[in-house]
Amino acid sequence: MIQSVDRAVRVLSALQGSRRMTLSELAAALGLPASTVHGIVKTLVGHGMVVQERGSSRYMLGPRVLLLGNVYLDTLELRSRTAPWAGELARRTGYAVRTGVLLIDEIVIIHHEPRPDGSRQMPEVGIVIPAHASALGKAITAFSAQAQKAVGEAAPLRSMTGETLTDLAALEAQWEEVAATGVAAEAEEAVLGECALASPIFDAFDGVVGAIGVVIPSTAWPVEPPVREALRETARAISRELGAPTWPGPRIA
Amino acid sequence: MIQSVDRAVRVLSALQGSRRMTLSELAAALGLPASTVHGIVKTLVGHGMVVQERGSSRYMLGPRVLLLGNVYLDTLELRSRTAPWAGELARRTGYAVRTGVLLIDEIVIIHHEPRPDGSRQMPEVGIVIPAHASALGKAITAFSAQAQKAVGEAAPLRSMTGETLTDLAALEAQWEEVAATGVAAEAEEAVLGECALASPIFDAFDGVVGAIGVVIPSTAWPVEPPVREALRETARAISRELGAPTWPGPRIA
DNA sequence: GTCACACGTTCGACATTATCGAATGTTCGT
DNA sequence: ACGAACATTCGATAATGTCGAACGTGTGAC
Repeated sequence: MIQSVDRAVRVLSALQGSRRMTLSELAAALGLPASTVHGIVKTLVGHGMVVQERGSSRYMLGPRVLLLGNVYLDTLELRSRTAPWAGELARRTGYAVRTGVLLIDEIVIIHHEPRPDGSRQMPEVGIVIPAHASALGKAITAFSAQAQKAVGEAAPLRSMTGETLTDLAALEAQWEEVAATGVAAEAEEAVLGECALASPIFDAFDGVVGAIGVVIPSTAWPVEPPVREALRETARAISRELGAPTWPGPRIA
Repeated sequence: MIQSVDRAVRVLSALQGSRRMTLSELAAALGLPASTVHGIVKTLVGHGMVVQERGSSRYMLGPRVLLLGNVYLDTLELRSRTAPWAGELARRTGYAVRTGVLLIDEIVIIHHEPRPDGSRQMPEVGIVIPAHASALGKAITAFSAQAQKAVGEAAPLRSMTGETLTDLAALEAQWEEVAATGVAAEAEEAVLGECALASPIFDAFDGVVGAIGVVIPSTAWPVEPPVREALRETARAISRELGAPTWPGPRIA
């Protein structure tokens, strides 16, 4: 692992957390001398990955990261294959549908199909949720030892609401259940008033690549079996389209 | 400028162009030994900035760049301030409205307000257009010497359609005109069938920070004066909200 | 209005660190 | 089963990034 590149990514991560930072704040956050950080930041600025805010001499992320993010979405076969199915699922169930992938120990939303009731909803593509506090996260983690390790190492599990599972053993028990049924659940563990159901998606190379799920208001929870069935069917159909021989697929390293 | 960080960004840029690349392709693209590139790529992979495609051993951008892009949009005051005005402008004119910022010598779209006719339209946030072939680009470049330099250095100007201006002198003449009127135009110079009008946005620190514009079908071109007036008014109003003392603002370094 | 502080920035010597070529392992196609 | 192309690992070299100190600049206090 190359030191300076690693540090550069750390700079971006710091800016991702605390939107706008001075050079000294960045240096303190990384535990490095200001001059060292300056060299890195200056390089990133040169490429538009970071910009210094006009006037205030604070640094923030630059337009180039937006561009990269957009290209990522375009490149992702999972997303293009999933989109039509997500629309169909939203129509059939009446709930919003999300598709996500794993990033270390968090879930990144790569597609969001709004509730079909026509109300104005925030676009949620690009947001992250801890893997241990979301149905999408549980669905993926249950089938990936690597993800389980990452979640375990991130302990103690951060509590988001009073309902968040913070006990690793309890979480591991849920993984077992998810691995058996192919459906993961979450009730107000990430956001109050919001529950969710999710199922893993597999590809031709025999492993989870993501998960798809529905977002359900607490008032409609627990949900009727047909929704659960529709979700399973959708995840299975997408996996088949991606070339997965079985569903659910095997648990991988 | 730190060499290895610079190279890391170049790797990301290469992947941005040719979506999926093998290590050798990357090495060839950067003109470096494979082992050198490997170290960089491995570091990026460790942070989820890059992922190796399952099976094929090709590399592509990772979920982390999406996350960063999303945070960038959230951080941007220009975007949040502009959004309501963009909606208003779209309603008044009946055309789609775009807001963009400059990235070296290209325009990155940071907000897209669809045509109010209710038709399904592609979300265009995150796409890029060469600054010399777009109204947004001309609007910004006319007021920034740095941008003009970048465009000049990128010459020869890439032709997108038969109408694209590829002569730098002709472009410079347009900049003069835009600087005087505060409105830039473009007729099928980027995409056939599409014309555009755009005006620069200034902030409290006396310089362009972005531009807002309307997208107009060729069939409605040239457009009636009221649209032009509405656009100027909108750009002026946003600039005032951002603290700009005058509109148009001064041309900056 | 002046002072003083804090911050970003530049510079140069040092040694840590990235780099590169060769060797190894792995995967693919024949 | 073989060969070739590719990704990956390893280790010696010196080029490179790193760090502390000095400089410049802008900001807030008195």
